[in-house]
This record gives sequence, structure tokens and C-alpha cells, in this order.
Amino acid sequence: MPYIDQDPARRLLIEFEQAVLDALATNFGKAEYERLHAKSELVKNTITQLFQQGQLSQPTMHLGAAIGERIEQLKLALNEHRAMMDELQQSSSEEIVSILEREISKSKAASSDRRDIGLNTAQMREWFLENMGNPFPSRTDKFKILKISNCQGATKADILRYNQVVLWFINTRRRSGWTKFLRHYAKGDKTKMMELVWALETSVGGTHASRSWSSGLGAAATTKIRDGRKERKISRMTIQEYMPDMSDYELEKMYMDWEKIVERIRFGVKERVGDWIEQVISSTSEQ
DNA sequence: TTAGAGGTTGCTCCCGTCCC
DNA sequence: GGGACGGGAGCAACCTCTAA
Repeated sequence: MPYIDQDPARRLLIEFEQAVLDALATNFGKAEYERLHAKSELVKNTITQLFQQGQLSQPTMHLGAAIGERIEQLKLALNEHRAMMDELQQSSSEEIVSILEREISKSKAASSDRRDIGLNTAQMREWFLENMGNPFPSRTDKFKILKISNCQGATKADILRYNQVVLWFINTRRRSGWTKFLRHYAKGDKTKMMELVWALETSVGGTHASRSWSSGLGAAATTKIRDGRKERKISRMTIQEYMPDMSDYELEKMYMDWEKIVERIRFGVKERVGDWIEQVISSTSEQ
């Protein structure tokens, strides 16, 4: 069958695709939408008419199919994009609402107490005790702690924020005496500190459960740990090998200092005093 | 084009301090 | 006592410029 000149039909299809792309690249208002809709109707009618009359060549039909497919893909991508934008908008709205609620509740509070009395510290204490040799949680560790803490039946007031975890570890290392111990016994060297804590762990003996703390270095003869962004190799020695010149008295003092640190991390100083007062009260009431 | 030096950035930590 | 904040230090990654 002799076909009519295919150029006008092809030009119509290409112009239509170009019009769709132009509309997407500019501000797509109501007027543009109506113009595009009219053009789409015109293309549809013209192509259908030519097809019914058997006036469309194979290449023109293929071109039409290819353009149709490209527009369909564009539509899918746009829908996906729109869904993503909706999701983003939804989550940012929630975030803004939560920030505003926090600010409102802050300003409502008659006393501007900066402390969060109900701070959910159990997971942080546990992590610290399990990593006494190197209590510097990585970003991933901190997020794990956050996730566990905020999932374990914490009340709304106990929900931890990332920055609170960072601050808690900084304050606890300093206030528990861990930093002092590092400077005094390991001369400020964190690698030495890890080796020393491992030596303490093996000399004390027992299991993590009975000891209630661990160096966090595992059982292998040597190990590599991440210290900040560097990898360090830890060598294993007994406390006698590590501190050969230390007298029994000094050794005893070191063990006592260490025990105090562990207790402070486990309970906090406040709780320890509270426990002691309770013990005194209960022992006097028994008499 | 490449290597090295110097500056910038982002992250983490510590210290001093406030404040309930 | 302990959570929080501001300021500053240290470090690694990245960036920019310059000389060979």
C-alpha cells in the first residue's frame, strides 16, 4: 500500500514529546496544562485516524511507540519523585512539629531545668562496662545505643538524642575517674590503657557476668581495634608483665581505684551514696 | 599532568562552667 | 551530683594552589 508523506505525522509526534519536556522544564501552570492536553488530543486523533486509514508506515508507528514509552517512563519517574517529595515533606513536617513541641514545652516549664532527670542511661552504662578498655563508642555504636535505649519501654521523656549520648560518655569518662586512671597509670596513652585494662581483666579472672565489666578486647592473643580513624594493634600481657616495677601496695591501690571507677559507672555516685544511706537506715532499724 | 604544601571542613573529644 | 552548653584542640579527609 502506498503511504502518504510520513513527515507531518513524525513531526507531530516529536513536537508533542518536545512540548511535554518543555512543560516539565518550566513552571507548569493551568494554562500550560490545557495547551498540552489539547495538543495530546490532537496527536491522538490524528495518529488514530491515519492508523485506521492504513496510512502509517512501520517506522512512524515505531517512533510513536518509542515516544509513548518514553513519556510513560517519565510519568513513572515523576510519580516516584512525587511520592519521595511527599514522604520528605511528611517527615520534615513531623520533625518541625516535634521541634516546636519541644520548644513549647521548654518555654512552658516554669523552672528552666537544663537537666533531663529521667535520662535513660542503662544502655550507655552497659556499653561502657563492656568496653572499659576503650570506652569511645563509634558513630555506629552510638546509634545502636540510641536505638536500643529508645525501644526498650522508655517513656517519652526518656527518649535519648545523639548529642546526649556523646555528652554522657564525655562526662562519665571524666567523672568516673576513667580519664584520671588513663593519665596516671597509662600515661595518657589509649593503647597502653587498653592493654592495661585487658591485663586487669585477666588478673581479676571470672566471667564478664561475675566481674560485671570487660576490657572489650575478646579472647585472641592479639587484636586490632579502631582508635578514632587509626587501626591499632594491642599486645596482651599479664598485670605482672605489664607493671613489673609496681609494688604490692601500689598494685593494691590501682585495683581499688579501678573498682571505684567500675562502681561509679555501674550506679553513678548519687546511687552509691543512696544505697549506702539505705543500708545504714536498714541496719539501724534492724537493731 | 602530577606531587607537595597549605588551607578548609567536619567530626569527636575535652575542659571549664552553669544551673537545678 | 550530674546534664548541658560554649569554646577550643586534634585529627583525617578534602580542596586549592603552585612549581616542576
